[in-house]
Amino acid sequence: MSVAVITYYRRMGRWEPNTRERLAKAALELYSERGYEQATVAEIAGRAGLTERTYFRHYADKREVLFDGSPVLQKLFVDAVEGMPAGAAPIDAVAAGLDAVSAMFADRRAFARQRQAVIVANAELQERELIKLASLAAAVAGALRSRGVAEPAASLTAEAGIAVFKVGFERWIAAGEERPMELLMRQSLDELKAVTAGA
Amino acid sequence: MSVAVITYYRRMGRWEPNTRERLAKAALELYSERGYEQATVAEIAGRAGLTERTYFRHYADKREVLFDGSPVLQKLFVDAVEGMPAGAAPIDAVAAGLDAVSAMFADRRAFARQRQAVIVANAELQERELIKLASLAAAVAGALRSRGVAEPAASLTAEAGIAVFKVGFERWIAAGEERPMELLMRQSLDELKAVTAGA
DNA sequence: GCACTGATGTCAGTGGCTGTCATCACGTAC
DNA sequence: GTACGTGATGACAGCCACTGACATCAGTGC
Repeated sequence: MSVAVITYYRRMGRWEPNTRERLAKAALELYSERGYEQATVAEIAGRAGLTERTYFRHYADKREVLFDGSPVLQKLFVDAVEGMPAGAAPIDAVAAGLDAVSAMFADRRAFARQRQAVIVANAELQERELIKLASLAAAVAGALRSRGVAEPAASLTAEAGIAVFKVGFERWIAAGEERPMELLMRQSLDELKAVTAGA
Repeated sequence: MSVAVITYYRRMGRWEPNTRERLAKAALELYSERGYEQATVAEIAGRAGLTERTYFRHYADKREVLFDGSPVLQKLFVDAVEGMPAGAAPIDAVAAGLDAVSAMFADRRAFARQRQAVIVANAELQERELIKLASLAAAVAGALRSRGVAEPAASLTAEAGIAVFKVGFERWIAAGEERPMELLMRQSLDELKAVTAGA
């Protein structure tokens, strides 16, 4: 079974193509089937037709294979923030970022649910997810500063945006939920505005 | 040197007392002197007059030794939230939590700076810090729900409070900063309210 | 042909972390 | 005061994540 997978690919060069993607697929499968801790890197590599050493040439550690999409997500968010007209309020620039990432996730809810189920089941993976979100917050804060927003307003607006993303994402992948991410993000942002509207 | 340390303690029972504290002190020293990655658990244990195996009986892993105060911080925050009068707004209950933890940190700025310098220098330690803050946010959200706050308002208010804490804490330990944490937390919270006050 | 490139394999080694059993000062019962 | 139970620790073997160093070899450019 583990070797059969590679027969689905047609050899085009010296090695099977799409090495990273094969590793990512094998890892998500194994983590889903047996749990993150019970899977070894050697097994993941074997299922992808590779060796453990080659796995570590493509991913920094056992967790990173689940976070390949993180840079793409970050670029989407930051570009949207930077693309807003100069006069727009910081919170509206962040809202544009949330819209942009919502569009990307639109047709990937099933994948997101499977991946999130793996992450929620393991503390190490949650840690990695949190530092990716922190990196995203830092990048968004940087984008806001480049728009002329001062500190600490830039960091606070960015952190608030990530908080909305976390809560909105959680609602989006909840069992039975079918409404689009964009709607849930907007609702969450409005809710945040409501609870922080102090007397 | 590593053995001399234990001579500072007077033997009161079969073993040297304050085992956990000795380990925490040795770890912070070694992490500060040589960096987190360059220190081994065996060295930490040796400096505390113990063996590696005993270290792992007191702390779950190499990182956890820096986060012993986390449960105390969480309890302080949650108790303050739950102690607010029933009619108080959620955001004001969170503000009370921020005040409570600020009081705890008041006379520990030097220690906090040393510890934070170690954490900022290493990604693994940042991950651990982030999951402690996520745990804190979850606990605060639970406290708010027990006050009758519905979801997603409870989670959003809690996340907003943690965002304020992160930004306020960073400002509090900045080089040259001498103003009290309580003031910086209040300023940060006011700033968050300002940036989220959408049209 | 031939040297060069670059992705992969192989192997040895470090260190975080765990399970298991032995040790032994202390308290308690009798 | 002797015997027994308790609990923190030490000693040891072992797994696995991760790394450095070197070998391999199909493709590429000349």
